[in-house]
This record gives sequence, C-alpha cells and structure tokens, in this order.
Amino acid sequence: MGRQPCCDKLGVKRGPWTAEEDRKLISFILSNGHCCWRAVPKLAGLLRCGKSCRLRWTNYLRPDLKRGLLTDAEEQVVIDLHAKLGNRWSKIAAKLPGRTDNEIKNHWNTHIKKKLIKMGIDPVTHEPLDRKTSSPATTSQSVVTADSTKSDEATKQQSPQSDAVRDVLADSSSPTESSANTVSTGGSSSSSHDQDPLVKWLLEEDPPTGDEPWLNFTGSVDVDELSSIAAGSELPWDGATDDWLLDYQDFGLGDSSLVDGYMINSSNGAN
DNA sequence: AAACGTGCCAACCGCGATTAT
DNA sequence: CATAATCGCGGTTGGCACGTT
Repeated sequence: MGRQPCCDKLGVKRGPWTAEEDRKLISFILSNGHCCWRAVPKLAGLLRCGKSCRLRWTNYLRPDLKRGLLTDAEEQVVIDLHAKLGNRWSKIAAKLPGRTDNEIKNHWNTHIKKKLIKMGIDPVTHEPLDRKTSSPATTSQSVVTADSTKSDEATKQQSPQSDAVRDVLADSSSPTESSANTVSTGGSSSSSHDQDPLVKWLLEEDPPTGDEPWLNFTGSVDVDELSSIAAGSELPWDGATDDWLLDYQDFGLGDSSLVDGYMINSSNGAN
C-alpha cells in the first residue's frame, strides 16, 4: 500500500533545533506528555514534524539521559550485546539506562568498530578476521560465548563475551575498566540464542518503569508549576536529572528565557 | 595562519511493525 | 479482513569541530 510521508514537508522546519524550539518541546511534554507525536508539534507551537520532535526528545531532551562518552563498562556491554543481537541498537540501548540507540549506534560506528578492526576482530561477526574465511557458517551467536550458568543479576551487570572480544577489551581497556567492569571471563559455549538466558533477558519485553513522568502527565501541570517544582529541587524525576541539569549548566547557560529552572539550550550551543 | 582532511554526532530518511478504523 | 495512520528502528548524511600539514 502506498505510504504517505510522516508529515507535510511544506512549512515544516528541518535542521538543528534552536533553544527556543527545545524549550517549547520540553515544556509541552512535561506538561502534557506525548500521547501522540503527530499532534505534538502543532500543540506545542512547533513547525516540526512529529517524528522530528520524538527524535529530539528521545535522543537529546529526555531528562534521564546520560551524557558523555560511554564508559568502558558500557562499551563492553555494547560489544557483547552486539555480538548477540547485531545491529539492534534499540535493544542494546534498552539495557543501558540513560543511553539512546542513536548514541550507541554512533559510538559503535565511530569508536568500537574501529577498535575491533584494529584488534583484528570482525565487528560484524566478532570473530578474529583471519579466522573469518575458514569458518563460514559461524555467526556471532556461535562465536560468542555465554555462560549460561551465570545468574540473571550478574548477567544484567555484565554479559559474557567471546574470547576475541575479551582479548580486545583486555588490550584496550583502561586502568579504570577493571573496577567498572565486572565481566566474568568464564566463557563457555552457547548453542543458540533461544537458550541463552542473556538473550532471553535481552529479548524479553523491556517495559518502561512507569516512573517516567513525562509519560504520565495528564496535562494538569503547567510550566509555572514545573518551574516552582524545579526551584524546590523536587523534580518529577529522579537523580538522573541532576546530571541532566548539570549538563545544561555545562553548556554555559542560565538563560532566563528558558523554562525557568530548566536550563535549556540548543543541542550543541552552536546550533 | 590557512588549507585541507578526518572524526564525530545530531538529525533525516525510508521502511517495517503496530494500531486504529 | 483491508486499508490507513502512526510509531519506532536502523542506515545514512550534513555540517561543525578539531587535528594535521
């Protein structure tokens, strides 16, 4: 069937978001939630398509986002999950709180991939490059080892990994990794994803905690109220927000034109 | 100091999946 | 059940920042 464009491109703004647009989007979502992305731009007074709003919110404005480079531990989790799941960035991101699929994807393409190649590991199969041709039927699932005896909790913290990946990590890890990284090196064989508890865990529904306030707002909270809440440090979300706010502060802002206590600015300050 | 090259990341595009009618 | 509308994902690109020559 023919598919219509997600939005009418005429009159729809594109390109980098401005601080003012961010402010509008944030105040709207915090006040009303985002029951329907398509309606968000119109209701929020933005000349953007809903898709763009969703992307901006999920990848940048969401208050629970972490910022900065992935830690060694996070990177290791990404590598391991990628070995099992492939380019299913959203699934991988779901296991790294505060990280977005876009962020992980970018980090993979710009950092991890190169690192693996440099270490002689095929970033697609997670196999040593020189072995690649001699084991045609091998895929990541057969290469990557999984310790199926590991407890779920341990698995959630750090998943098992292939010998190759472990080698890479051992070579490339920073001194801080050992402390942050609790990965067991007890690799073992795993016959299939279906039987792998890690993969089960990964593939199981990963519902939101329900704690995300922007999903639950009913429209009863207005920006003024939010600002007073913010002023009193009783933010509607938890500790992750501190980082968020600090990050905005790090951009050098205290723009009073923004949503009061929320120091919002454009994504990179230069935009 | 200027020109050029490279890296990085925010944002866009297209498509499949899901939901609504 | 068929079609339309919407959402969400993964791949790709554009442009800025930074490094090198």
